[in-house]
Amino acid sequence: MADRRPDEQEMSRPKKPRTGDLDPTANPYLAHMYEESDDYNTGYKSRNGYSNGSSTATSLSKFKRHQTTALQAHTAEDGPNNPLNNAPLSQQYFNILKTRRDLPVHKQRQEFLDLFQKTQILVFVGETGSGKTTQIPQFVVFDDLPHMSGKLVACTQPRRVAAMSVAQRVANEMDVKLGDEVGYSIRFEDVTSSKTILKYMTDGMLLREAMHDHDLTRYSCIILDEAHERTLSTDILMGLLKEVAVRRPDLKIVIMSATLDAQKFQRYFMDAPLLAVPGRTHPVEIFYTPEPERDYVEAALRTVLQIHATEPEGDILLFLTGEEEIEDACRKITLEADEMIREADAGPIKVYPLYGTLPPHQQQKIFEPAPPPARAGGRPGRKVIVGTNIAETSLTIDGIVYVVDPGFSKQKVYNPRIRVESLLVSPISKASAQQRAGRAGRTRPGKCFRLYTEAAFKKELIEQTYPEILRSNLANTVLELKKLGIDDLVHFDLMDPPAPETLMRALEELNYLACLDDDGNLTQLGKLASEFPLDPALAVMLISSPEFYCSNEMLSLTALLSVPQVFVRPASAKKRADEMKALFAHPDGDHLTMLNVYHAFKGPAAANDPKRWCHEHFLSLRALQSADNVRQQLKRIMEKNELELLSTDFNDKNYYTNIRRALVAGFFMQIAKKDGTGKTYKTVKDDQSVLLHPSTVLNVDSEWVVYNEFVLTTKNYVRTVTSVKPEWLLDIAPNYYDLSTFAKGDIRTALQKTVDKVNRRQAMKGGR
DNA sequence: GAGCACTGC
Repeated sequence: MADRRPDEQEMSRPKKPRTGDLDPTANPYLAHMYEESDDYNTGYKSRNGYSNGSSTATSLSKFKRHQTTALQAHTAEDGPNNPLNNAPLSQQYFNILKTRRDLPVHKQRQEFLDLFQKTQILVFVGETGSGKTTQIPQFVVFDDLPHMSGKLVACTQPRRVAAMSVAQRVANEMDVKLGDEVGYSIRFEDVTSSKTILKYMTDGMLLREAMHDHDLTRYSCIILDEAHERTLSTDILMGLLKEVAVRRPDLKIVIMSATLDAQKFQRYFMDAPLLAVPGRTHPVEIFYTPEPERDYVEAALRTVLQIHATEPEGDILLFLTGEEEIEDACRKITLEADEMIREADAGPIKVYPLYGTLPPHQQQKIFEPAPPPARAGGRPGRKVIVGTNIAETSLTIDGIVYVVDPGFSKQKVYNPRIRVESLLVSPISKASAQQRAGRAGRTRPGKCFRLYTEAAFKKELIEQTYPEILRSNLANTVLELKKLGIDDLVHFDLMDPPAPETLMRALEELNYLACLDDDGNLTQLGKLASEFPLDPALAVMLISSPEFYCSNEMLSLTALLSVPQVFVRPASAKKRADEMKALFAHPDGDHLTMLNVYHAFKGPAAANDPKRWCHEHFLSLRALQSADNVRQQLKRIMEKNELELLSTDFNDKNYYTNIRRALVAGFFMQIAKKDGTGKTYKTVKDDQSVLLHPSTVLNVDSEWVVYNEFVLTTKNYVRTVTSVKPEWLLDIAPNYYDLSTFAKGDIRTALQKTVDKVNRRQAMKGGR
């Protein structure tokens, strides 16, 4: 294993491009690092090469950093030349400028600047339609003048698409080419250059950068957008920024959020000042049911049909919890509406499902216009969208006038006692309910029908959905925090500290994986594992795989395990799909089967027409391509860290055995043993009764299995399983399989027998 | 014999 690590001190502020690790073209995270000024505290020097080719000073060069006014900015924006690069401004620019100046935030530009200049940290609240995501970063650029000190302004988004589309929009607004002064950076794609001074990025991406540059020295200002969503990355970044702010008094921070919870952000950031800007939405009238509903799906269908029968023109958005529920509801609504059209002359209706696993072209259908009246002069048609929470944040659909909100969604919950994450249908929060209602008022006044009582809304719904950090296994998070240089986790100031038991579980898991030593310090392996965008068990499995002569195969497998399911099984063709899957089946388990799929996908049979090949074999092209992408990224990280890429000869009898052993190196904590003669298994140490998921290719003769995930539904299932041997467990993970730590029982007895067997075998060898 | 809300590196 490689033990040469890049010197972090050096990495944070290199002066010149160098070969190897520091070559910015080789490492997308370091794209801007080669043109840093020497000292961020005093650095007002112009960036080398920035103004090359244009001898004329831009209008911004007369600006004094943190002393500008809205009027100055206004004048500069009026042209005639681009204040960023002195190029003549286009007609399109002036057209957009007009609409920009109509946005609510523009009225408060001076107010924003006053606060921004006065304080280090500012909380900014802007409701939907205020223009905060596009305008505030521009306000900042014009006052912070990052190019004068060779730095950047970053604006983080929770989602990739948002980072991309907002960057494109702002590049248009500033009349520059995307990737020049304005760019974006997301996983697999860095559209920035040495010219870039405003960078939109995913919050996860900034977190990655922070691991190599703890003080975020490349940035003069960091804007955290959509902070109210409280993603894991946002929460960690906030904790980190709170500490960085002390070490770097020159760093400006803006926390942007929707109205709710603004005071909580203020309090957390040492009573930072708050600026609130109203949004631009239409009023939405709220209706509650007088009595609680017993069956929310039935009530939802009734409400949708009622709206269609009695309410004026306008599209309907219904929130349900999952794929099956949604498809079922779509069928029923279509059926009932057809009857209404025949019997009551109702207008035509078109129903669209909407959920994350739907292929993109199907998702796009929701933007088709409502159907026209069935005949001239007939009643107008209506579009009904039945969707998951994806319609609450990720996708906005204009033209929705009616929202039906049953008050439930599937949410991730984590149970640290049995160490299982699962999805549970749970009541939504007040904030969620408000967000859902708001979807009815984007284009004109709307109505929201809540299928619960007003009393229930007031008394039973919690204010905010619990932040993700309280609902997740934190093994990965703890590893990230350690890599960020945070040694004392208990005193790390998170906005909502997780339960001590959850933290303990994470530390314990990382200790067993040898990523943390007994004092909780990052080990060499832990440092290496944190380089990979993977969960710790997967990372450790991959890093260990050269020892098992199968790192090429484990690269593929790791990638496959970190993308959505590759097997497709449509309800209409279950049998065919199963037959196709059987073509790839390996008797020793699902991991090996997936690997067979990948090899076939990369082989000659699929090369000509992968799309067709996938379709014929009931495989998801999207998932396989995505695995390919991930594999490339992981491979680069392996090479960078000098981890060998090895394969056992395919004809060697140990080809698959080596892979199965390598699986154990990461997943030795996810082993189950057959319990008696039936179909049930027991997980090792936790002693949970589980069944093999019916999708497995493995038959129930396997005594010991390694599993990839624990699925908690009506029954306990382990999914993606491969058979292993108990001697491997003792051999590969001796610490975890220290028998004295096991409770008395079948598993301990079986392991003890294995120990005895191994000892006998060794004694015989020794005796000879 | 079949439960993949949604993100992200």
